[in-house]
Amino acid sequence: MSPTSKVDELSSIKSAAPVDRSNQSDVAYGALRRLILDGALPAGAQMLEQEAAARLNMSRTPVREAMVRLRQEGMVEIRPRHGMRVLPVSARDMADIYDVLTALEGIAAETVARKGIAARPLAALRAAVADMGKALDAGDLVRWAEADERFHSQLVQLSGNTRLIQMVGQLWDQAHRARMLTLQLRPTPTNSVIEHAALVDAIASGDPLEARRIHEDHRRRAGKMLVELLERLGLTQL
Amino acid sequence: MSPTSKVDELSSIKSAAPVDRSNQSDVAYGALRRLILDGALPAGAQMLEQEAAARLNMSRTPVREAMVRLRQEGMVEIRPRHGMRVLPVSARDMADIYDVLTALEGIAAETVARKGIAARPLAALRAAVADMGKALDAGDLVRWAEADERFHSQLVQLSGNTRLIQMVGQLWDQAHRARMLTLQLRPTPTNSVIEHAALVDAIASGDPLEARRIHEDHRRRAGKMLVELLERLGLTQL
DNA sequence: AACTGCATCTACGTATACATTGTAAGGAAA
DNA sequence: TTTCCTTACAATGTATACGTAGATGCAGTT
Repeated sequence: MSPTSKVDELSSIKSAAPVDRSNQSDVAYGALRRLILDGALPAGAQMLEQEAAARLNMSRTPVREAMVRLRQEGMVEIRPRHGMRVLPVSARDMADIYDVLTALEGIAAETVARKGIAARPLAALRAAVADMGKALDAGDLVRWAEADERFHSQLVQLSGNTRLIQMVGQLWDQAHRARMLTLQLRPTPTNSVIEHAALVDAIASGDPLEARRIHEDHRRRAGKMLVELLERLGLTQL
Repeated sequence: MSPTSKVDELSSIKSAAPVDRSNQSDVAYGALRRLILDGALPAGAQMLEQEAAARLNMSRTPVREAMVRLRQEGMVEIRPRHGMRVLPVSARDMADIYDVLTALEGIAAETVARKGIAARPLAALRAAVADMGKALDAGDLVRWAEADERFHSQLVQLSGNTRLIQMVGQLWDQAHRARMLTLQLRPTPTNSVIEHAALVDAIASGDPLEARRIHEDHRRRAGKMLVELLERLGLTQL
C-alpha cells in the first residue's frame, strides 16, 4: 500500500457505494480509476485495451466500457491507436478546477446551513475538524489531508443535492494527484482548523450567506496557494 | 421538424462540435440524446439495446457504449432487463439543478467580467439580448428561449473554463425538457431583457462581483419560478 | 378467481472473431 | 546520416456468438 492509500480511500464519494452486483465493467472501472488516483498510472501514461484486459483477466469489452466512463469524467483521453492516456493536470487546469469547486462547495455550505443540520452530522463535522488539529500537532500531513477530505466530503453529502455531489466528486478526482503531490511542499495549513471551525459555527447557527462566504474564501485561498505553488515549482504538468 | 427544434439545436454546447471521425458509437450517442431532448423518448420511456441497434442500423456494441455515456450524464438509467430508461425530472430535481446552475453560471459571469471581454463577443451578447426583446415583442416564446439559451451559452463559453462549460452543458440537457414544457405555461419573461442587459453592462464595465450577483439573482429567480410552477401544476415528473 | 410453481424465452453481459487503418520499422535514395 | 516510402503488424471498431439470469406466461391447486 502506498502511503497515500488512506487518503485515497476517501478521495471520492463514489467509493462509498460498494459494488454489490459486481459486473466486470464496474470492476474494470474501479481498478483503472484506482491505478490513476494512486499514481500507478501517472499523467501521460498509456494503456492499451488489451493490456488492461489481460491485467484484469477479462475481455476487452468491459474494459472499453470502463474507459468510456473514465473519459467522460475527464480522467483520461482515448486516442485511436494508443489506448487510453492519463490526462495531465496543468496549473491552469487546477485553477479552473478550483474555480468551479469554490462555487460548488460554496452553495453546498449555504444549502446545509439553510436546511439546518442534525446533531449527529454536526458532531461528525466537528470531529473531522478536531482530527485536522490533532494531525497538525502530530505533524502528520497525510492524516490532516484525510481529515480535510472527510470534512469536505461530509459537507457536500449533507447538501443532499445529487448533481452537486457527483460533480464535486469528479473534480476532486481530477485534482487528487496534484493535491497529494503538493501536500509535502505547501506551507503547513495552520489556519485550516480555525477556518473550518468558523464554517461549522456558521452552519450550526443557520447563517447560509456567512457559511457560503467563509467556504468560498477558504477554497479560493487554497486554490490560489496551490496554483501559485505549482507555477513556482514549474510543475505545469501532473 | 418539431417546433422546438431551433431551440434544441442550441441546447447543448456539445452540438457545436460536429462529428468528423464518425464512429458508430458517436452516432448512437447523438441520435439517442436527440431523441430524448426532442421528447420523442419521454420520461420513463424504455428502449432495449436491440431496439436501438435495429433502429440505428448497427450492432449492439456501439449502442451499449452510447448508453453508458448517457447514463453517466444523468439522462437515463440502465436496468438489467429493461434496457435504458429515460430518467424523469422531478420538481425537486429541477430545484437541485438550478441551485448548481446558479453557482456555476455565477462564476462564469464573474470570470468573464474579470478577464475582460473583447468587442466581438460583447456585441454577440448584446445581439442575443436584443433578439430576446424582439422575440418578446413578437410574442414568439420559442424564439425568446432560443435567444436566452444562446446568451447563456455564449457567456459560459467565454469563461474559457472547460470543466465549467462541460458541467453547465450537462445540467442544461437534464433541464431541457422541463424548460420547454413550461415555456408556454410560465409568465412572460418581461424582465429578462432588462436583467440580461444589466449583466452585460456589469461585464463590460469589468465589475466581476456585480456581474456574479446579477446573474445569480437572475438564475435563482428563474429557478424558483420554474420549480413553483411545476409544483403548482403537479408536474412532479417530467 | 387468485396464487404459486415451473417452463420457456429473451435481453444482457461477456467473449471472441474479423476487417480496417494507423503506426512504426526497415530499407532505399539523396 | 537523414529523409522518404513501403510494408507488415497490431490495436481498434464493430459484429456476432454464447451462456446465464431473470421475466413472462401457463398450468395446476386452493
